[in-house]
Amino acid sequence: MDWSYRDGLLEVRLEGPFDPAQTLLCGQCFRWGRTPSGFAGVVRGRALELTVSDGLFMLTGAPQDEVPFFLHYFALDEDYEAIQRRLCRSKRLAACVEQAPGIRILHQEFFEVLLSFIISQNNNIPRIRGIVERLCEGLGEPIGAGQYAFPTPQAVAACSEEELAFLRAGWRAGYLLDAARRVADGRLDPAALAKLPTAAARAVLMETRGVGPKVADCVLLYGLERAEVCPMDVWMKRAMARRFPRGMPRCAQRYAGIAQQYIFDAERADADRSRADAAAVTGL
DNA sequence: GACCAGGCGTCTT
DNA sequence: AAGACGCATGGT
Repeated sequence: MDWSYRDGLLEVRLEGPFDPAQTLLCGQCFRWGRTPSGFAGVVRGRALELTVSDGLFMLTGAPQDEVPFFLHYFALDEDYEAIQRRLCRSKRLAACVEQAPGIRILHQEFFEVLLSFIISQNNNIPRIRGIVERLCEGLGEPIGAGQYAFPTPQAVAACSEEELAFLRAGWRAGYLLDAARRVADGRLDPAALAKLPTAAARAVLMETRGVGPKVADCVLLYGLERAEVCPMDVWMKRAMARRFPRGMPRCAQRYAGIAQQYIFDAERADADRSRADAAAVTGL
């Protein structure tokens, strides 16, 4: 991989697909947003700005000694053409890839993924983002320019449930507290989970209140690098079963489940389009 | 003002 | 094992 670092700017000559809007606004992460010139987000306590132009990936805010971490975060150290070829062996995933060919699965930090996807349950993306933002502002370390790191497990675990009321997360507050306390005291340890087979890791994750199969799969995929757990596959089946309990109509063949839901969310975030516009995208 | 949102826990059958 | 329901909050 071809990259250079100079004056705080990391430049990478992109190989293979990478679309920052599809990747950062699709709902796999909740702390990235658009700026006039590109995208801004906070990752691992670093305020980052990203622009992609003409196949050149340009990132500011990453210290030089953390370049390998951030290359991996953005999955730029992976052969995505090969990954997509593998995904396309499944017909449904091929449809996902076709609908959102520029998505890369980010390699995010475990605790942030865990709490973010607990927050996500029975919730919508704008509000998820709001709750995550309040969580960071309220309990994360300030990193300058009015921005905050994602809080540590200890910072969350030290709160009472009442003290988390400012999140306005509703009944999820207790779940967040249980999760944070488990991570803080070592009952839930990403290093230990990494050594377990995926099914065993999932079972451990689901011991915490508010972590069911969906949240666990998202944590495995987004926070523990278990690419064989692919919500783009598993959850699509359920979404389709819900939407089409009596079998899929022909028009739904274009409906590529989660990947198109990614598109749906990206479209909404981009252009504030109406539900009807999104329906046109998904064919529903 | 309804309806619903990338679930989950709990209580029924 | 599978279905029904409530859950707190706010976006649309």
